[in-house]
Amino acid sequence: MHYDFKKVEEKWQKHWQKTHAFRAQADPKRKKYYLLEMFPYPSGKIHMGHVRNYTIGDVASRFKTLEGYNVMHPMGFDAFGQPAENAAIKNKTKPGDWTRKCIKEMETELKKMGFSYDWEREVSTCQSDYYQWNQWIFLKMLERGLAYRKASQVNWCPSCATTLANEEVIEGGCWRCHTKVEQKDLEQWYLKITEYKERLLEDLSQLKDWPPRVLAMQNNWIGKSSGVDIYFRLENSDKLISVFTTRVDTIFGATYIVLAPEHPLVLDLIKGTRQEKEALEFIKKVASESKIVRAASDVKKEGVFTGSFAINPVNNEKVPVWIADYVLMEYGTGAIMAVPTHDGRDFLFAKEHKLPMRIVISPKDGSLKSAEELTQAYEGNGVQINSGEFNGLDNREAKTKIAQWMEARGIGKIQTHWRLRDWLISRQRYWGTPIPVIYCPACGIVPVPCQDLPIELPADAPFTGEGGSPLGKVKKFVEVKCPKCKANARRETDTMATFFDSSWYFLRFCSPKFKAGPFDVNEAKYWMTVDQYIGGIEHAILHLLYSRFFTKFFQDLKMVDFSEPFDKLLTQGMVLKDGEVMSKSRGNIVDPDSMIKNYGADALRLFILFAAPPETELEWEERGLEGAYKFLNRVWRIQENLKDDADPQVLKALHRTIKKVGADFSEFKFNTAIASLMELTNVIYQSGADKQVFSALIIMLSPIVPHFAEELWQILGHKESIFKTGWPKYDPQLLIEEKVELVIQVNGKLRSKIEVPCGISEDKLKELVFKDEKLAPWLEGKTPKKFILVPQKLVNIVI
RNA sequence: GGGCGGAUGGCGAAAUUGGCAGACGCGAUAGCCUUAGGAGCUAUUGGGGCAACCCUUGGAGGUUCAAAUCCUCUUCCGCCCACCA
Repeated sequence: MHYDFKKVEEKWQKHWQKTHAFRAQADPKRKKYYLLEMFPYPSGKIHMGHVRNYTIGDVASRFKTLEGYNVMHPMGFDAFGQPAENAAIKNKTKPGDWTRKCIKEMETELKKMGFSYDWEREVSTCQSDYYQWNQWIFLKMLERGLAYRKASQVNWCPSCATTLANEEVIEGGCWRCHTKVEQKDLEQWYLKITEYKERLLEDLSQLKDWPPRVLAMQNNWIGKSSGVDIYFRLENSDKLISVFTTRVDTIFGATYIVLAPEHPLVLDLIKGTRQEKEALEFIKKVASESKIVRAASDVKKEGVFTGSFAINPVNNEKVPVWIADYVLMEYGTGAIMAVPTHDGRDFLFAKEHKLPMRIVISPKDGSLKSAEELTQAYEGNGVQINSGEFNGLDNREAKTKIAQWMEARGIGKIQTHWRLRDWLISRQRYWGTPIPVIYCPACGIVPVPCQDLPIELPADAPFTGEGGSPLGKVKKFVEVKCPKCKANARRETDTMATFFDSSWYFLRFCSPKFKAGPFDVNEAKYWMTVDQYIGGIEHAILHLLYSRFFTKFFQDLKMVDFSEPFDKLLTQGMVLKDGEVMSKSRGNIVDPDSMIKNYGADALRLFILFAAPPETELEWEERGLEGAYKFLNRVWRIQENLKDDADPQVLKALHRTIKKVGADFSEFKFNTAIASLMELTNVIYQSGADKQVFSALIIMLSPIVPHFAEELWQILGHKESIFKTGWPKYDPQLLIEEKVELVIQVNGKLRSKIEVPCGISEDKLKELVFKDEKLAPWLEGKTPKKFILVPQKLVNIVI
């Protein structure tokens, strides 16, 4: 006899929808719980990664509901982006139509999984009632100088025909299509995220419930690095070259300096020198190379001498000035002092070009004899040598002393450099939020007045796939009057990067229909912050950093009174098949929909939670899914054989399980919670159970297998949804054991076990232990040296 | 090169945070039931040994009465960042 999962699941999905079972309403009298999973891009089909992410969230959400919280659990769609445009070109549809169709399909699939979303709060970022607030936020940022336009070298994906943010360049390729990224000079819109760098870094310490891994990645990305800017004066000139170093302790070993090929001084330096031609050729060559090729670490370090010299300010030594490809203009000052003896890159370069070296840090063991014998740079710590008045100091101590000494003499400045760059947000694409700006020949860049929002995306743009953004070809979109002087003007045709859309959607969910602003401040006050956020590790840098940035911006606008949006973060592991990530290109996709058809959504949910802890990778195993299905049938059969009473052993087991499962659920340890529930089921299967024990079992199962639990709950005679009952309470009295089994070790090895009353005194226990026959052969003729007792657990006799 | 994680049976994994290693499940083996089994039930299942026992958490040391867990060294794997000065 099998339970009819198809009928049961459909029945309860309809019931939940009809009764608005998951509608969330702010209620100041109740404690809220905001549970959020990262909303998906609507590709049309859900994949196992979605199933896993959203199942974890759903169990947490339903568990919190059972615990009595006022839970908000919303869902929406991150609906702008390139795939819609590609589909439009390919299938001769409109991106909007394609996206809306995909959203419909995806909603259906999510509903089939039985997720407890408040669908009345659904948002789609491609709808103007959402994206007009992107425009509003942009204008606020523009007003505060946080959005600006700048011409610079940008990452350009030739395949997508658009610019990319640094964060969107993965291993030198476009994050979407993996095409090799090129460099291009363009005028683009940026957000000044660097204005928030200190806060973004400092506030990481508030995030105690984030995975350390994510914190480390964010920390790395912001990349604060402290050191000293040192001023080298050019020989026969007043011009200064500023170099940045984190190893000022090695300054006396600086035997040459190196400029990035793009450094503004370079052209002056080489002008009229013998090396001019060679240098110009080199600069040209580097410029044509992408950053990516340049960054490949095994590439030989190339460079040319400028013909000029500079003066090392600490010892007035004359050092040659070089240009090399391994120095980057974007970082620090675009110039370095080279210390070949104590920096690996400088070492390689110096060897290649036969440049001088001098050891200035001597390791404690004195193993460094002479620079000539070095086969690699020594980057460790040691004692200062050849360093003037600093000789003999530990280099770490010298670092501070030299820095202060240089500052005092005006030859250097203690300085901090950051890795974080401003965020390039404009895209030469159609399917995104139009940037609300107008270019007027007379007034220049004119922001669209707030009352003119939204700037709607025209639905009838021509999709040919050629010649850049189709927006530029829509006359009635482009040709506008200047809001200031009413002259003929041109509308911005770039759209926003989609990461803009997702940087504040968690706030919109608090009041998704709000018309007077991006969100209702009062609703946000009640619901925010997000108590638990769940999503993939792939968003550890981009999305999470941007969301943190936006939140701080809203804090500055006094629209929220907190600085971090997400209290707890859980990054779920990937779903693998045969040890590899499931992907279309590998052809190893398992379609959730067919699994639902064969085993039901409940079995799928159960399996995916049981197979591994949420954070780790999960190996897909259809046999395991079958096992989950068998387990549900086993529980179903118990219901057909309920007794009038349960014996004390079963009751004890039940209360132990209630305690364990409650604790496990709170910590997202679903795999062990399920193991405990299976153990309890085994006990019940052996000894039988009454209605009460069985009820408790299915309440505990309900967050995991909600349809199954609702159905059994109804069969037991209840009229209300199982989620209206509370989480069962355990009776501490029942957890107290009278007797306990003690492990007896001799010299740390297990030799016997005895059962003793719980409150037994140590003397009594000793007596019992030494009477134990099993121990006799081990203790014979030996005198116990020590008797170690771990109460309720074990005894270890040392002989 | 830097950072962060990992490594436990044939497989996915547990281990109250230093106290019985392998819970729970998958798979396997044997038996029962069945017209049948991709159903159900019972038993066994880390390795060696007839047994008493011995061995076993990637490897080598160490601390401890006691180590999967702590320390040192080492090998391999994964992820992130990366000519970042």
